[in-house]
Amino acid sequence: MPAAAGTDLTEHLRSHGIHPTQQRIRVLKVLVDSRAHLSAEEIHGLVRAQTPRIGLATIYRTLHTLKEKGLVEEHRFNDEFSRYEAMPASHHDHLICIECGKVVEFDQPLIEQLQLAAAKENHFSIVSHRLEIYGICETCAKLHKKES
Amino acid sequence: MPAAAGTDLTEHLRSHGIHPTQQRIRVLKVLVDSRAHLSAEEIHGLVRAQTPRIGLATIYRTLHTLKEKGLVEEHRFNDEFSRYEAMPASHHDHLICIECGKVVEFDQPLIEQLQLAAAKENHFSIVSHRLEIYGICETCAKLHKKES
DNA sequence: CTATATGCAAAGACTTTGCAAACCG
DNA sequence: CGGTTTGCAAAGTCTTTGCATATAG
Repeated sequence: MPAAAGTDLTEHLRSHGIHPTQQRIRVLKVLVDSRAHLSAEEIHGLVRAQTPRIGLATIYRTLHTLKEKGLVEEHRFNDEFSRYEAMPASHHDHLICIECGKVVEFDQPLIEQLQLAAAKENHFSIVSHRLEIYGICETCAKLHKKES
Repeated sequence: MPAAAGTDLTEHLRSHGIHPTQQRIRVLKVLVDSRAHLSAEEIHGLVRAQTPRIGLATIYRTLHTLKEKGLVEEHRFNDEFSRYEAMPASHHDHLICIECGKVVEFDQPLIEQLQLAAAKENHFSIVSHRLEIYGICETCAKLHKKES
């Protein structure tokens, strides 16, 4: 078994009260390594490269566990199916290109403060939040220009 | 047929290039009247009160059309199914109670400005955005206190 | 009469569950 | 052993489609 890469993840899982099985380590590793927002199918594909017999159900179950324990975040950009990312150390928001699907993360501490204010005004105590901006990225914008 | 209420909606639909059928008027009316974020099923239930034979598929098809023409907005709060609301005149964001599901709308013009800045930094041109804050509303918070 | 809209049932896409076998301690 | 985890297949949920009928202009 691949020990080197999995060791820290093993601890990571254990410290969150998750029994660190090989499958879970692999799923988490894929997410951490890619640093991307992957769909269950994509994760399945990547993990299957190492463990051809792993089932999609296990991926979903694992993601559910990881999400529950706060190791992974689930997103539903636009109307799409769910995408997952390894939980970032600090919260960040997302810029999503509606043409090519690219996701860029950004951080705007001031926005967070304003959110707090808005919540207070409405007597809500914030648990989490999500800010997604949909737009056209530079690359796609350039393509448009060429076309016209 | 109920004319009074539907007349303005008829125009509304027509002006957006949508053939104003009775079913569409009813769906839109339900959304406009409720001013809420309803699921397809809920809308179906409400419209069926007037037209028992209407199918869920029609609701979905109608919502798809209305959304496409910008009369209705689709949301996917949390991991739930889609919810729809009649397109508000001005954009607003949402506070969602994770306990009781209540949705409160709010508006923070400053946040929008900061979003613009973030997008600019990353060379995105904004098309739309979504800000959702998940938390606990006052009512639910009080219930918690009582329990403990 | 042609085109669009609708109901119904069937299909689809994504996700969850039931269960027996495999694993781990 | 005794509790977890897994694969597989089946079931579930929400949503979309196909098709024949109904409706509208």
